[in-house]
Amino acid sequence: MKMTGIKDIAKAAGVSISTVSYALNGSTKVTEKTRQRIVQIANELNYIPNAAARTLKTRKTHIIGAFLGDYSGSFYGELLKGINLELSNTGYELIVCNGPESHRLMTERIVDGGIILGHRFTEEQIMSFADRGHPLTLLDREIIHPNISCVLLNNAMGMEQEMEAIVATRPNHIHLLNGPVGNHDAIERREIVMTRALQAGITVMEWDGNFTKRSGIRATSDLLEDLKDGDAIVCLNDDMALGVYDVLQNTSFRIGQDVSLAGFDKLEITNYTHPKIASVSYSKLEWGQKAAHSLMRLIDAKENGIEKIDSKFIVAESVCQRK
Amino acid sequence: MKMTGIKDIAKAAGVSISTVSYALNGSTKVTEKTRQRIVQIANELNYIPNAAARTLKTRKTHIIGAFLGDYSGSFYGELLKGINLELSNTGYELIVCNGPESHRLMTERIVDGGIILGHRFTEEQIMSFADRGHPLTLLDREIIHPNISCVLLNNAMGMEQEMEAIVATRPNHIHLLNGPVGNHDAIERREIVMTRALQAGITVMEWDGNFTKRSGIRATSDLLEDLKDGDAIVCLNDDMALGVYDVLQNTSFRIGQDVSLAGFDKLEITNYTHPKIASVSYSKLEWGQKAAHSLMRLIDAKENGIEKIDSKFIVAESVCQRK
DNA sequence: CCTTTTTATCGAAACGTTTCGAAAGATTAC
DNA sequence: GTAATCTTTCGAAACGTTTCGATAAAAAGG
Repeated sequence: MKMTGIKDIAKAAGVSISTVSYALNGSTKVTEKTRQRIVQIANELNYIPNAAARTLKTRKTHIIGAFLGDYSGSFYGELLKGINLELSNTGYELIVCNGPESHRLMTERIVDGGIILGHRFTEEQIMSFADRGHPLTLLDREIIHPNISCVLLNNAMGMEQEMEAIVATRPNHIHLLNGPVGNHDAIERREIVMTRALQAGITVMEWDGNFTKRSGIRATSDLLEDLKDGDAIVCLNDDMALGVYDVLQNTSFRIGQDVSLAGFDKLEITNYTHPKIASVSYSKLEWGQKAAHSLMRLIDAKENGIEKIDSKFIVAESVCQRK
Repeated sequence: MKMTGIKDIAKAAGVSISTVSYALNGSTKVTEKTRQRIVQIANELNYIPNAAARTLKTRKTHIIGAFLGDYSGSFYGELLKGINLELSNTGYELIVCNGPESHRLMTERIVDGGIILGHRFTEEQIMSFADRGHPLTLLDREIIHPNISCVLLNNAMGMEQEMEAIVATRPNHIHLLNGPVGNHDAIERREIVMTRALQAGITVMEWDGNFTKRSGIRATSDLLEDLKDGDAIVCLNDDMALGVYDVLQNTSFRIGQDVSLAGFDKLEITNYTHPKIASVSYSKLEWGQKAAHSLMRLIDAKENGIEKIDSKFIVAESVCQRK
């Protein structure tokens, strides 16, 4: 399967390969007439540039990678849509890298830059990527580095509102389902829960979790012994809240009547539960767009920065009526 | 940012670059002692191979691409997990290509092969990929070509069971929400609905749909005028069934009591609706694994084939009790 | 100890582009 | 009409690997 290359075009057009290259890349060095002729011939010969050869010379692939935790839920769909939206007409193409060896795509420079969300890479790995000159946009942690930009969630914004709503119901206790240790978002969200509960004089019982539904289920079966009517369960994300929901379905506790439940992320599925689960929403589309834009700026202009995405509490029946 | 290359290693080790190449690739041509020495030096110098250069010579990237329709729902998570599972330790890495220019990743040979699901590529495009020598595994259509394998869903299996359950309730009419025209799965599923309804002497009213929730909503607002107690609504996938569900929530029709509702795909979210939506389930994990395995066989051994994945009806309360 | 075979290493070409500096050709200036 | 300038085209080197065929060194055979 012999592919037609720049050389074949040169031969067919009776010019040198350098002229072909200039013509195909729209350089002004070549006269318009010959340019058109060459482009024409290239089309006729079904020419497709060899990405590897080009990359070898230019050191650019015009591909950027999204390195996400996993694919759970509808979460990523919007985010990726936002990235693609922002990327259209930039000449850059997005690929999603979630394989076990995805760091290879980074180190071997198959991507020109990366958008990273989730704790799949350690801080050391990220630093070493950046040190090697890879432009990175981080979505859930803050690292200061000339090759790193951050587009973070304003967790405080929505979480303050959520806690206000919870506190207003005067729960006896708050059960807090934590996120993965070290997770930036989890830390920020937890901070709000703790201070607001303290202010209101409500005791908080904390339970381990790691943002998965499974961990929500596990935590719930543990906390069930301590659960009383009039308590509130605050989950630092919705996946865990769904775990709580599932377990409580098989108990006598009625969510929104006996106990309050609130999450974070406002996954679509929380609108299908009975009652709907109160949660904190934010625009994943905007997040993706800002992330892509920020990475482009890093790649093209070497300008880094830190941005924040607004979040907002969405009230729903899973939180009891205020007394 | 000067990267260390094979050349630097050669200099440091006092050998030729060819020896370094052989050593690093574990060739037997080089003696074990020098091999170890070279590997050691490579590590010390933080050597990372240049993928572009290697690809240019070998014409292999060891990357395969998943070209999926979009990212809607939890649908793809399992599928991709299955692919990655099968791919582990093969030296191949998966990337997900959903950008608007993703065909470029194929034509420019950034991927060694592709797994294709959804109607983003036309049959002509797929044929032209295959003709150009790209190994492909198709997940929702059947094309005979030496470079194409198919891993299809056995739609008939689950759909027969679903129709059996629907027919048993003796509905007055069946409202059928169709899939995108030309879609292989939609055609197969519809075929079963029509023949089984005919056998049972039940009239079928067909409504346009394209597998999206939005189209389910649209179809429902249309069919609402014709909907009567005792009817059944059969959707060729779950996304559309969710649209039906949403609309019917705001009407007096009670799903599972006044009208039956059934879907296809058994998305996780159908377990959170009230009532739960009856649907046809199949193992997305297995699908992904078989797809990857089939593509590997195509790449390594140039053996193509056609496989099928079993499907199974999952009964739920959205289907009325049989009279 | 010399010849033959095997093994270990090397040099150079090739993969398909981009791009620099030189050469040739066309245009302008005087 | 010649010199100077500007435009268009070309040749060759480079990017970082792999791999073929040749060479040198070591081992085996007599």
